[in-house]
Amino acid sequence: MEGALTEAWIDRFPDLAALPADDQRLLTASAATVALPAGTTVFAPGVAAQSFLLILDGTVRVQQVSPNGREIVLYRVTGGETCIMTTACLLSDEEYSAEGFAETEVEAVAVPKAAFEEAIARSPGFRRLVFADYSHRISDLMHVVEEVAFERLDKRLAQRLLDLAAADGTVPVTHQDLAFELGSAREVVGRLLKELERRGWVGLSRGRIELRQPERLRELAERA
Amino acid sequence: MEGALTEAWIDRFPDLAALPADDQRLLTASAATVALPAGTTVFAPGVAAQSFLLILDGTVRVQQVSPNGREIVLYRVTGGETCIMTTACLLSDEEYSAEGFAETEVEAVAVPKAAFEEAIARSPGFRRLVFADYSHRISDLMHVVEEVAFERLDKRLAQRLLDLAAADGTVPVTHQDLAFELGSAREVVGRLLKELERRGWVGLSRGRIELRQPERLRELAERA
DNA sequence: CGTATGTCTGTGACTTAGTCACGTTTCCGT
DNA sequence: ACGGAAACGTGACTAAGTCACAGACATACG
Repeated sequence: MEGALTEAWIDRFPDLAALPADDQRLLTASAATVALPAGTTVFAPGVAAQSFLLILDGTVRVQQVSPNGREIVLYRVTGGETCIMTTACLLSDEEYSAEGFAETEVEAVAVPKAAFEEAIARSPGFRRLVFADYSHRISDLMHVVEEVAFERLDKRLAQRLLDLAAADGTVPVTHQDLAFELGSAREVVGRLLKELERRGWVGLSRGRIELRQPERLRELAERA
Repeated sequence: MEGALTEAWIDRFPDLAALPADDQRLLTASAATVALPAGTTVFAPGVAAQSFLLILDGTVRVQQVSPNGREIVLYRVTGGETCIMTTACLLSDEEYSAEGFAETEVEAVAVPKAAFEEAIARSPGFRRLVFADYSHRISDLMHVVEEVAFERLDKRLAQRLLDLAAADGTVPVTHQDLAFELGSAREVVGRLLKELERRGWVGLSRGRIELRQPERLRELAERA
């Protein structure tokens, strides 16, 4: 039974599935799959991580919380990716001010520190995976800096609405949620949304935004 | 002579100096020290890095440049640190929009990709060094996000003036330089500086700012 | 059914920051 | 000494954030 379970999760990581059987066993032997209910705090400032996390399913939202009650979403970790925040805590004793939050139910594999270290040492493929994720996150963070520092809020808002939209063109969020996404203030987001509604691009109702003219929003999001 | 040179640079990295002699030789055998004159572009978008860089002396400024001509300084790499941007380019083929700029003359050690990979595989100490630097940079970037998104500009300006001040309490920068540091606009920085001058906290002259009451600036920089 | 309670949204007045289009000063080389 | 470039100043305007509220809606509960 164990072999089957092993394959089940490791196959979701192409880089890992391609490893020699020995290296795979190294990881699977000591790994445990865990299920976190939606709403769980995956990591938070001051709480040191115990093991390396590979996300199988669901999404973890990583956000920066400011002392004065404002927030901004830095990036999201989804299936097939690793959570570098916990990795970083594990490898160096860096203190982070970010917090990780399970947006949906999250299935993940937890690899204890020792096995993680050995896998890093022995498996070039595993190293590639970890380093690639680090690099990807750095890229995400630089993108956030660029947006916050240089882009107009209406443009960013339009982009976020498109990103968060469900298949039916509806976005189930409050103005406050959007303000947190963008690191802005509720009132400001409310005013911008109202302007979009005036133009007929979106429809507004309590806790829910309907995208009426996504093409227009896309134009706004993509214009220089 | 080679042994002497080897020790000369490797001793500046406590983590490396503590490695077994074998691991040290692995790095030193293929490494070359390079000297970059002040003003050199160390890396830039679109130019793939060739080797892993350990900075011995001098400082590299890493900045994000926006299409519309604005800039923001992300962090600085100084002696004893590694340049993770080049590392990241080397390890995954991530494309970055940041650029690295030698602020002073920079002395660095360049380790070719193959030797770097082997050192990562064989030396736990070397891994720690690399991962610690990655983590440190992520921490820096998150700090930038926090500041840009949530902090007042006057506070950030005061902090930057203190950071950039020479021993004699003088800061040899233009208003535009400061605007680039902070990701803001020259006129805005100019106005804030003038207000600080009005209060007698700084003295302004062309291309040079004198800190007259650093304690006041510190208060401003540190107040909630 | 009505009312209480908390969440969500709207608004106006104000401050801070960024933009644009200039004008002025200062420095430096020839 | 003078011409040009770089640095700095300014006013008028737009965008964004803050503060202190006031309504509006949803649900739970008697």
